[in-house]
Amino acid sequence: MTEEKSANFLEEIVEKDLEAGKYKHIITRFPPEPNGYLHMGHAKSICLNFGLALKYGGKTNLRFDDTNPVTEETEYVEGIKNDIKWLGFNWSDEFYASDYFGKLYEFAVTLIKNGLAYVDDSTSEEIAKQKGTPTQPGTNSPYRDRSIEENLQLFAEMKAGKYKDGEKVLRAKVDMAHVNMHMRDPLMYRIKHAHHHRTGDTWCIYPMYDFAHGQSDSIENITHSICTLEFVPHRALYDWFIEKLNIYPSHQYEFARLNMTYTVMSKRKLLKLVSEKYVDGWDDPRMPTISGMRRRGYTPESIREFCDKIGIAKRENLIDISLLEFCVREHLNKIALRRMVVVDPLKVVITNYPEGKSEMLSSENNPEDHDAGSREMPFSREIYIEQDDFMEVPAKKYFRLAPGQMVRLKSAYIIRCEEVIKDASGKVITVNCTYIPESKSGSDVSGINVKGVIHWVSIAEALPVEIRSYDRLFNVENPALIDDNMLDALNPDSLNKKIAYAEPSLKNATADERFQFMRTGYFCIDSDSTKDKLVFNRTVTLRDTWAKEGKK
RNA sequence: UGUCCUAUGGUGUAAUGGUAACACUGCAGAUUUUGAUUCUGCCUUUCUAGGUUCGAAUCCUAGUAGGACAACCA
Repeated sequence: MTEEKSANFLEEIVEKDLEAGKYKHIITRFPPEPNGYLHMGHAKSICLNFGLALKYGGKTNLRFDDTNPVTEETEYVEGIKNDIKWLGFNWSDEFYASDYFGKLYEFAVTLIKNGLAYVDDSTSEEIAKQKGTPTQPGTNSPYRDRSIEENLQLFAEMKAGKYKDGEKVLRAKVDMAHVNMHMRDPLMYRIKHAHHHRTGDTWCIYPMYDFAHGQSDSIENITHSICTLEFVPHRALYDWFIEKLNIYPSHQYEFARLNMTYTVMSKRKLLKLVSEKYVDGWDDPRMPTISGMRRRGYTPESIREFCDKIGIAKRENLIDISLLEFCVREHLNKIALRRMVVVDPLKVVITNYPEGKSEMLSSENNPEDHDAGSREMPFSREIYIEQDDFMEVPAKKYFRLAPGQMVRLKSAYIIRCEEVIKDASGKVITVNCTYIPESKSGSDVSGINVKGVIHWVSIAEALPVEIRSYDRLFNVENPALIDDNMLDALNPDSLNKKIAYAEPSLKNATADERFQFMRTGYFCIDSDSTKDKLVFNRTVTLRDTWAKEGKK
């Protein structure tokens, strides 16, 4: 049953390493910085890193890259852990780069002792100037040739808090003329008198990414350290530190990050949307964050399937959001309970159905899953149908309700439109119909075949609920291209709230259930929901080929 | 006018020197008590030029195009 899927380039590397006996088992890691919530790009990385360990036998560590106390918070740590678990993955060990601050300090001292690092008094502007440009070599800092003893003392003083923020830094002594800018005496430590979410005020010097990440990988014996393409130029430095320190040789590999149409996938931009209140928090259902998608009703299965389908490669990509929608529909179609909810109501009176009478009709919960059983819903003389399901002057190929035409009410009777009642402005307010008693679902002996089947809800028992429909956050395919003014491309109609009329069984809906409001879309209970006011999020619409017909 | 990375249908991804394929999208049709689902079919692909080879999407060279790199961010 399991069809052979060809390996991506990272799987090939792992397979080769394993075959060559380079490792007995692999160790990967997922290294988020706790300065924001996880998004779909992280989901891709999580599926990759955990997936590799699962597939080839090994383990994956969760390691928070918490080397910048100014932006990092415990709230994010908890959010990130929650998201990973929800996606369905379990980490082997939970580590923090801050666990290694002591070790890292020793590494730095070692490099100083070997003449490979020095304390620099230059300002950040001066250092930037010294760096040169990609096409021009840099120049040496005037402090580059301090003695080892002096460097040792100054670095100890930095640690001891003798200097103010920015007054001094520790730099690696590599090569200011190196063609790779990252090798031009990169910063290893900077002074920040800031409170760290885990180490508190123990430290006032903090290692830079380049002097923390690779060393952390090495300490944990990570065999395959996988990151995104923008870190390719860092690899030389990654290897340089490991070599000079003579520590466990972890190796870095890079793959292309995920981009999706009509959204942004950068923590910085997502943070801007949140902090400037263009969305309602990190878990706003319009956000491509894991928490947002969870709130919107996406399932972990569908996200994992998506990550599997998009593949892993090294070229820039822009994934069509419709692939994600396909994945979630595919899963929800199998598990969602079918319910009838009228969003834009039009009153229908069934004139030959006795006043005051009502009957319970049975309807299956999921035609894809007969074990899901059925539920009952009331039928009576006055019902709501969808405004779209009636046309006074029917369009071509329209097979719903129209004067003189018949439709089937799903799981109920066939009705025929007899009379259209309008208000003073000419707007249709009620449609009078007759029903065919012999056409009852399950015991239809009418012999009538109608093409149209529509959903409905009995007015007397209808449950008013709020439904929130979401559209794309941005109006342009790739908002990242208009970096400086991405807000101009925000879709003003990305959120639509409405009161709809639901069949009464929905009263008992729970947060973990998934629903298909028949002919409308997939929905789930939103966290804003209360006992008195149910709120549903539209996860995704159903495919609608009739709507496309209309656009032609 | 540097170094590095990348280049296969509209979008992704495969083919690992031997007939370019799979998925999504789009289009058409069948079935359908959801215009859903399911099923069938169709459209559309190797950046360019040389070279190696019996044979190149694949290897080599050059070009072109796109991306990354000059934060005391990660």
